[in-house]
Amino acid sequence: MTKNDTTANTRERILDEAEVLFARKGYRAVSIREIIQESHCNLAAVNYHFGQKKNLYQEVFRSRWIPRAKRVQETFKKSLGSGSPSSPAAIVRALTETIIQGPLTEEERHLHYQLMAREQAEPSEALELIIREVMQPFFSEISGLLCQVFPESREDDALLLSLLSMFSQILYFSFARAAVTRITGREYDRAFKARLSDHIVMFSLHGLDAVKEEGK
Amino acid sequence: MTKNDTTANTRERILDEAEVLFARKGYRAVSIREIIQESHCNLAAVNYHFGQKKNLYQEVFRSRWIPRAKRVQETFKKSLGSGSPSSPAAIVRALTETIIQGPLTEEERHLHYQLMAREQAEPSEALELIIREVMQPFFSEISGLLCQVFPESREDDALLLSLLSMFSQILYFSFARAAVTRITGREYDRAFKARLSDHIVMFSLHGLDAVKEEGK
DNA sequence: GTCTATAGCAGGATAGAC
DNA sequence: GTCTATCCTGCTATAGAC
Repeated sequence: MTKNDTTANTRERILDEAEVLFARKGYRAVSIREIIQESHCNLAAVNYHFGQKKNLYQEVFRSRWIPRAKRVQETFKKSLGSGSPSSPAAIVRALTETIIQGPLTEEERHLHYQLMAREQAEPSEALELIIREVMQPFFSEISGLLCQVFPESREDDALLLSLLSMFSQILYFSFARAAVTRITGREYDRAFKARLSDHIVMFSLHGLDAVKEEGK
Repeated sequence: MTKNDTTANTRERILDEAEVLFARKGYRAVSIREIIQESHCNLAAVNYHFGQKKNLYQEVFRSRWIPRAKRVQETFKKSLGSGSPSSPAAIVRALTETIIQGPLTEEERHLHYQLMAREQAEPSEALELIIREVMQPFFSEISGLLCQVFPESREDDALLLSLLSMFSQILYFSFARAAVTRITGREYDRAFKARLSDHIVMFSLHGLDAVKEEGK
């Protein structure tokens, strides 16, 4: 990342660096001065392109975060294939692996879910955007896939909560790295990330069985 | 909460209001001026009692957060009883219900986990304290309990990850209320909280089976 | 479209009276 | 221990030259 190419125009450099900083430190903790220092431009350039700080933040979601999320979703769809209804195991594995390994680089993924976790913990106008454009379409798509296999599921309620449970794990293992590392004693190297992915898949797959049984 | 008693001394009022505000908006977003307004005292009083803002924040954890967490843990131990080894179901249910309903009021709990989620997403010196004083003792205690029932569990690795998975759900459903509400269409009323509690117990209990099977 | 310069304000922290 | 008054830094945002 940090493509400080003098070739890329100022506006794009600002967006790139702003996203990194907002993810790392949160909206309030990042000053415009910090952003311009990283993107090697002038203070006034930010206001010229984005008017005010808040708009820059929202533009990060519009032009960087959302397209990236859609790329992940596309990868998920492709990895399932368009054939016959997939098994829950296949769906859960594809979902987890797409998100945890998927098309994103390690830095992109970390940045992506840090931003998302921040928005959910302390919503701004961006959360509405995220939910409308990304979460709701994705969740209802996966619900649809699982309903083909779990027609028993009492209400969509149970399925939705299970999806949120899966999602919470993925989010947590991404944004709470410091705590996870201290607790488990393991660094986020390749081996541990693979271990995590397997764990989330197994845990969630069994968790989903609860939905099946509940649909009595 | 917000015990603005003029009886309580200034120091305590400052801590109470600071905790609420830090939980709601995060460290950087809260100004000392905001805190003194809520705790009805003077700007200089904060510096008199805590020296600087950072110390106030840490003191919130030392004198408010940690004791509360320990109260929750005590409740958990008592609810299990000191008899023979409990079943995983009993442990998981006791854990979830203690945390989600437990000895805390609704406001306390929300505040508690908001603060915790913030610390994990963006660690300060307080995270070390939290982990050392609260998370590690608690996790190893529960691991101990579960090991009596799951002696098969390959390595403690799997058990620890499962505990983190449970924990991530509890944390998520607490700090991401806005998103959960928008996605599920349900408010956090009594009924939904009971539903959530049941869901987390069921999902996690089945998830734990993964550990059993893995210990092949 | 990018720069320099600066207005204008909010925040953390301190001095010193009571 | 709590107050008023004040300092000073660092921030957002704008004006205006190039």
